[in-house]
Amino acid sequence: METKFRCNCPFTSALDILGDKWMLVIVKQMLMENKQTFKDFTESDEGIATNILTTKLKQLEAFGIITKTKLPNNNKSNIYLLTEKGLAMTPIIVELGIWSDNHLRDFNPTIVNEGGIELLRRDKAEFTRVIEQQYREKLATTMNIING
Amino acid sequence: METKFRCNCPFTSALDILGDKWMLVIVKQMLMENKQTFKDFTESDEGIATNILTTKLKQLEAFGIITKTKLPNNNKSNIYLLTEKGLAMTPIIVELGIWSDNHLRDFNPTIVNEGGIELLRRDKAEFTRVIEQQYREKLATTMNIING
DNA sequence: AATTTTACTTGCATAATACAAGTAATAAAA
DNA sequence: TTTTATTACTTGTATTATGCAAGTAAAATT
Repeated sequence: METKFRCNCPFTSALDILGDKWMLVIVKQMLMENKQTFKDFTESDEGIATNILTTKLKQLEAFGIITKTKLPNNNKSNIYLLTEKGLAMTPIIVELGIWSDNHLRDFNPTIVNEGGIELLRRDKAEFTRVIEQQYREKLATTMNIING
Repeated sequence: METKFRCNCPFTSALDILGDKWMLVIVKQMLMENKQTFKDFTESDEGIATNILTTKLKQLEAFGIITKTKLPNNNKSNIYLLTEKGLAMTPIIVELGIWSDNHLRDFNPTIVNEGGIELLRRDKAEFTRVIEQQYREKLATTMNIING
């Protein structure tokens, strides 16, 4: 899989990978909504098409952002997990949420006022820490199941 | 201009506007490379197509992220400037750069090691402050010219 | 053994992006 | 004043990304 970068700028290079409709959304779903399986993703509020999900999961794996594995005694469902590289996107997603909270309610009045928004507003660093810690805890649980 | 949001999630809503190939790149070009005119943008390293640039500038203006004005005694060139809402994207772009610096060099070995990268690595908050201050100073200069 | 579930694949349609040439208004030069 | 150059697009067409809906194969469940 060959990615063409537009130039040598680090900011643009991130967007050459992440600047599409679904890459960061999928990472957010894994990080904050604990989606782990193909079925989980297809049942998200955002409603991604299955052919697109297939493609994006492959790309995320190819970039080392997620891993794909299976539970013992279950050869059907794939389990998708964030790598350290994927977890390192937490600050990007957090900043997108802050910007949206402050600047997008005019355009999308349905944006919620719950789900940790108060902590996000009060202490962005703590919000980031909590999100990552919660994900790591669930990751550890899943890894224990995978490894027996 | 009608934007369809996928759901009520703040993180996803930001990406409903910014999650494409060019929106954040254009903001980055204004913020960090002082691009202000249509011509400036077409001459950037990223090489955007002029029909796309037209469309994206209109969208950014419609969302209140940039403004479009002209210099006195110059009815030809448009001057595009970031609004507060646009400047508020600085942390998003900064986080993209940090992620890229730490995690994308494998995939894009051409990513530079200059242009403030040392400060970005050492002190992200200071880097953000400096970038915003530099933009505000140039903005003030341009506004003085516009207003006589 | 039959049925259900999960993870895709496929064919086709729509939307976003890109290329290259052209146009109109404005500024600059002759 | 006329001609030329510059700037900001527009247009026609092609390619790529995304989406819809139906279908398929493997694995699990009944």
